[in-house]
Amino acid sequence: MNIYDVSKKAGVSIATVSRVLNGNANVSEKTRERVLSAIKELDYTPNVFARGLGLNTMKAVGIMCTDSSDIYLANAIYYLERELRRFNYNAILCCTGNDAGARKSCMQLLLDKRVDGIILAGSQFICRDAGVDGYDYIIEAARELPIVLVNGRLDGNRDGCRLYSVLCADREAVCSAASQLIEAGRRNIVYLYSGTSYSSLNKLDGFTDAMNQAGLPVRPEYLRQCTRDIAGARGSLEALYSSRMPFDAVIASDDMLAVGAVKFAFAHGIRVPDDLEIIGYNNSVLANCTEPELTSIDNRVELVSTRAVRLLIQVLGGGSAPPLDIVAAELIKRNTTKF
Amino acid sequence: MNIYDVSKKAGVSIATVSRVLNGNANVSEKTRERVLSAIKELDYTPNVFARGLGLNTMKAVGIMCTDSSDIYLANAIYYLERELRRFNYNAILCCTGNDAGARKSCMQLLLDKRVDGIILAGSQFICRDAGVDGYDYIIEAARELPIVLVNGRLDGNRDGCRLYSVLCADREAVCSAASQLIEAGRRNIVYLYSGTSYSSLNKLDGFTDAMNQAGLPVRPEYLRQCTRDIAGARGSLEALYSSRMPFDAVIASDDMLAVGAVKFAFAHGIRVPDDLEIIGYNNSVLANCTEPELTSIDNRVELVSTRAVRLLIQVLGGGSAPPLDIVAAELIKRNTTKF
DNA sequence: CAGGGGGTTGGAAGCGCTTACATTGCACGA
DNA sequence: TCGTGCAATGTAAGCGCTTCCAACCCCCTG
Repeated sequence: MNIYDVSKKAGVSIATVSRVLNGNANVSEKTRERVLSAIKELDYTPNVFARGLGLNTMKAVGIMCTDSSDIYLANAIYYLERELRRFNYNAILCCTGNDAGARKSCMQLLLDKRVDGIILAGSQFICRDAGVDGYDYIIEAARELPIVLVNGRLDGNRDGCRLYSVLCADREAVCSAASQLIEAGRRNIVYLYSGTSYSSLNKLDGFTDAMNQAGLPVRPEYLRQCTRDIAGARGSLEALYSSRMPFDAVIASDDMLAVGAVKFAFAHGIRVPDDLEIIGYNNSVLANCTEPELTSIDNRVELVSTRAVRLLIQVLGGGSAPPLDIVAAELIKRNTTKF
Repeated sequence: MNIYDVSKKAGVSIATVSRVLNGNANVSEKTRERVLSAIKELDYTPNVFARGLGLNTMKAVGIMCTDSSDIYLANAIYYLERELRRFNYNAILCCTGNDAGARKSCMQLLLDKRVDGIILAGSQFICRDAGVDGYDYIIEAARELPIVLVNGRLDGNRDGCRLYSVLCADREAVCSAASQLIEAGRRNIVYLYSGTSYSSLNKLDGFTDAMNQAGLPVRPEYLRQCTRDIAGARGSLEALYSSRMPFDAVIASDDMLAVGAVKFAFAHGIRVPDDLEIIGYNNSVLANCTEPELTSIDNRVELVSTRAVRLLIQVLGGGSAPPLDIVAAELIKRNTTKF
């Protein structure tokens, strides 16, 4: 079943069938209809490989992420794929983990597959520990096809690259949240984070901004890095607690860590939010699991993902797009805060 | 940069280069080395489209699921993709939602893309409400390429189909868990579930088995179906509670629902596990979020996913495989049960 | 030394599509 | 009536690979 069968059935040449297939205008309405009905009748679909050979596009984009089972990334992937399919693109998923080598080989795999574009989902790709040439593989790839960073950003002069970012205003969101805590009288606020990714450090900056604006000192003991799980977060707070440093609020870079904070408080009979206010990040399902439920900053994963895809589609269509698109976050108030 | 460049560099014909590329044995060791070094030197990778045209394979498999942001499915996808890539296959993700039409069109999209096989992840594809011809699109597709159902199963005579199932012994797991509750003296056990998927009903059967084995009646009021979220689960229990039907244990078909049960208990000052024992399912991250932490049945998502991929790879390699592969679940005891 | 056979290699025909270029046919104005 | 021009269509040359088949070389046997 190929284009020749269709051309025979419709009584035209394969060139005409191809024109109809590709929406070429130089086909009379009568012929177009004849071809279309032949296609329908034969239930014909063009061979992607042959088509790819000619057009050098497979109508697929790669989605790279560190770990698709992470709640935030799983959501991002869902929205990315949904939006891509709306535009008739398929999503090829690659989970790289945190290994730099794996990232490069995943990227190469996608390039070899001749995907039309690549979306790097999650800020983990842009990370303080990346090293001098840690992003070369991204830059390099961006010379060949458009790349969109979701919640990540690469600065500097990138001539000849098609490199775009769609991200959430994490810094401003954390600054605003911290400011509200300060205004409510909290003075010993802990910032709890798990990685050195772009957004994690960005949030840290936002926290610092708020403290500076209020004229409060940023004490390093209150900037607590831990492993990205409940136990890690809890353990970090336990350590702080044992050292008798008083704290009356926690801002976490992820709901998962905030859950750890709630558990810490529960274990010590610390009342939340009266004695300890807690703010999570991502506004994920975890925020509804704890008692009391988490106040959390919503980083608009659906909106960001959707915009990322739209931007990519626009670029793939030959259009231009702004290299940077920033979406505002939103504080969702629940019961771990009093304001 | 194509096969001609390589052949020129290596001083051989393109046929020989192709033989080396495809591991054909009829190449002398010396020639093979010369070609391989030319390939390395030129950093050549074959064009997937041209290759696909010839071989009719793209080294990619489709993963269909209803919703990749679901915690269980997100995990399954992670493990599936990881294992696929180990075998040099890419994963093309398609989230269909619960719409039957979308499922069919997703399936068609994957077939059109000429994927080598398809994995249907999650039991939602096999569902009581599917209707008479609800699975025809699966059967049909399985005539063209191998399909593996993860946690789903299609019975009946399927000549000419390559249709396989890898699943978890959900029924036995729930039966065993319920039996333990009964043995511990619980008599009014609620089974809380959210859908009519294959595994959900399977679990329900397991619950019934346990009650029957113990000679206890299965009262329909205690089989509670709700929406797949915390509020739905909680609401369902609230309704039961208001109707003054006593219950002293809850088995949920998903941790999410179990969280709702914990919240219900908290709201009414019911002590968990003393007055109410709760068992979740999937042993997801949610099990660690509540206070007390959830006892949960682990359905071995990593093992099941890995086996599903191995099975598919085996079939794709021309081998045969058992149509059904069942993995035992494991009860993970935490603090919402006393035994 | 001729003939045969097996291990290597090259030539060339596809695979199914796109598209530049050639061709056709028709309407229109001169 | 005959160009002229444009819209519609066909022809054929790729795209980069796989693979059948033929050709070759070398060594062994008779």
